[in-house]
Amino acid sequence: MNDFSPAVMKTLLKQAGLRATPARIATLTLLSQSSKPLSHAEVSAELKNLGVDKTTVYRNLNDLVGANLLRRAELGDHIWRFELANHHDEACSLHPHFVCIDCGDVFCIDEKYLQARDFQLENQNVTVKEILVRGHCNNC
Amino acid sequence: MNDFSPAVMKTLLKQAGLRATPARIATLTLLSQSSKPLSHAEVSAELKNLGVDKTTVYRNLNDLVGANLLRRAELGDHIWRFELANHHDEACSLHPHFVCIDCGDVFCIDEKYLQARDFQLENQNVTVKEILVRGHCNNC
DNA sequence: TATCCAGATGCAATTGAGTTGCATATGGAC
DNA sequence: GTCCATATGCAACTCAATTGCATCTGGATA
Repeated sequence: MNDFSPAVMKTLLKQAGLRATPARIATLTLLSQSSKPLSHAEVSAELKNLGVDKTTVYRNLNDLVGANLLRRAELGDHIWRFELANHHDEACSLHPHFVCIDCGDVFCIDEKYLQARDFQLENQNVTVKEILVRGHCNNC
Repeated sequence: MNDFSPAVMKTLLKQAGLRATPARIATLTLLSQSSKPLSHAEVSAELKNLGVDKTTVYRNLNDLVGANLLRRAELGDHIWRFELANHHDEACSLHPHFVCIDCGDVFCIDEKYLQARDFQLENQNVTVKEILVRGHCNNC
């Protein structure tokens, strides 16, 4: 992951219309230094030292997802995990993504493998916004 | 989905080494008649009429998954959903699911629209466990 | 730099999916 | 029909996640 300075975090937060509080800067810093997505509980445990309440962590994680600074991933064990949202992803939001159930790594899938077009469902068109494939990657 | 008779359900259960109890037969029958995967809560609500406790439903659904009679799907909303695992055609048991972003409704997608087979990623094979399509359904 | 308030936080209580313990009931092998 | 391993019902419990509310504070403004 990318390792940003607190100053950069502060700027990112303000650009998103959120206050740059110590809890939020610490959350972003922690996730920027992690090699894998972290759960609510894991982030809470880390920020407890700083006196940050777990409710605040929950709310901040959700707010940061809403501001597109974080991405929320479900890896198959019914625990939300959070990671920095790569802005690179926005440009490629239309093609399918692969999420590894084990390590949480996300890969882009070439469209030649899976068409991301709208299709019919019960004789009616539906609008496709995201195609997600979950499974085990080769490192796991 | 396939609509099996109670007698067939009974045979399937016995073959799996499980007792053919009314609750289990009712569970399989319900899922065989559903066009989409159902949650614990939805199955419980249906079987309540028969006097089946929700704990029993939970345990049976999990046992039936263990016996490969059902498949458990996590569709991104932290609710397990269950559907018949089609033994006769392994290749067609891993079909994609559609989840409506607005109403949360879930549909099964015919494989002719989206192939759910393993594929290559960065020149290596990955194992596909779930294919999930998100978008807006026609009612929303 | 002091003031002020919408937005952020801490704490406690609550929700809801899913699990576990245990006493009782029953499927099905004999 | 008898018997017992398995299945069930009921209650209590776990744990992720949310909500309500009083208090605090970042940062815009004067």
